[in-house]
Amino acid sequence: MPKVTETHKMLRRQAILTAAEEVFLGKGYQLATVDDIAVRSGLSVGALYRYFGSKSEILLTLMQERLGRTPELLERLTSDAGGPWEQISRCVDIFVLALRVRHPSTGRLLLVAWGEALQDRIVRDGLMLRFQGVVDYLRDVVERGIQSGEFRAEADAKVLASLLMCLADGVTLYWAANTPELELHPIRATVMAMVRSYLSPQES
Amino acid sequence: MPKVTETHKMLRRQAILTAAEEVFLGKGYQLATVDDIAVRSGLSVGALYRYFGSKSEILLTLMQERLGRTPELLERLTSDAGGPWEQISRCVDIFVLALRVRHPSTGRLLLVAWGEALQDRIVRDGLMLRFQGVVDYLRDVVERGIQSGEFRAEADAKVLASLLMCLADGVTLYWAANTPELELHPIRATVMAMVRSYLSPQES
DNA sequence: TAAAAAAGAGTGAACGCTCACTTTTGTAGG
DNA sequence: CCTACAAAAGTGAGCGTTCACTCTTTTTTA
Repeated sequence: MPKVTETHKMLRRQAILTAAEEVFLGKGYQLATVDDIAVRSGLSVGALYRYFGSKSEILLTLMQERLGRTPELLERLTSDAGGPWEQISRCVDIFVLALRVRHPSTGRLLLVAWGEALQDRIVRDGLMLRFQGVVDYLRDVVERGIQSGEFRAEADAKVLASLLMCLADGVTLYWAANTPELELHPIRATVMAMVRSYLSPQES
Repeated sequence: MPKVTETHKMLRRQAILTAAEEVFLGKGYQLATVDDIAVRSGLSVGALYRYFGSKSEILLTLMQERLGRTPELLERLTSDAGGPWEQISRCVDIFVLALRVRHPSTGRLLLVAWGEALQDRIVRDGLMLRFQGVVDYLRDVVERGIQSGEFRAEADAKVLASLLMCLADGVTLYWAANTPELELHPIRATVMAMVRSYLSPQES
């Protein structure tokens, strides 16, 4: 065993977070015990408390690392898009892909977070921050499209952005809850069709 | 005991449910104690258990009575509408009105229910049932509109219905969580604009 | 270099508390 | 006195958190 370095601590931290995520996704936050997390991460309960001050601090960190990065993720993955149309389309694609393939657990984590939101103000604030981040990004995209004339001028960028965010999380929740008959591909197509018909400039 | 009639029992039951709802809305399900509910309903804990078998049974009943009636409510309130366009429009209006004025607590109750959904299968099933009910209704409305030629034939009734339901619940959750800058009236307008542009038959 | 000491990560039984639920006791009709 | 019910006290399991202690690794010293 080499020297106990800072990296080692980081790895342990990550191991705990991973373990906690698995446990939370399986039983939800309230039913998950600190012991569960400790066992799964191969540590003792006491050791765990050397890395995190409380059970809720673990959930909070998990949210920041797994959910909080959504806005910057969207920005990064759509930075090389050709224009606002492609940006919007990419966002929807990213959303569907993330839910189905890349990070299917994220949806369940969001469900866990929502479950705690009512009782824990800090958790709620975390969700609000994420909401604001994504909405700000989407709004910016739409506004650019309006200014460039590619989107119709009457479109309400701010409201559309909020709507898409609410829609995304609504779908995510039902998807995470294993709703039967909720197929993502048709949903993607229909959402894009609606957005397209709403945002396309039309001479009436 | 002659004086204790069946109606009296019913009233007690309702009193407990009302008390439970208030408590759940205030602290969430997990943090709410049976004692809280008992005190608020003016009964003792023991008395409470004469009416409900468990704490979760209270939540479940509450869900059935407060959330489960959504589909039939929609049907009833839109039965005298002139046509599918008005039906859709009415649904959106009802949704916004219910959230803002009529039953603002329903949104928070939905939040509570979602919070328990991950951990309690029966609660989850209840939410799924509600989802199916509303989706079935909306789908029917859209399909009628398509058949009568008022909606464009290419529209996907089933997916659109699911989308609207997810959107509604997404908005409800964020609204119930007191998201700042979430204004319902612009949302209503934009949703209707999107639906209108998507469903309107267009000769291309 | 080897032994001793220091450092500090890791352990897990125990504590204190909460809370859903049960049992016992009290009381008001008939 | 009996019955139907409610009030209150009780019960015990579960869980987050702590802390005295162990054990491993690193540093110091002779």
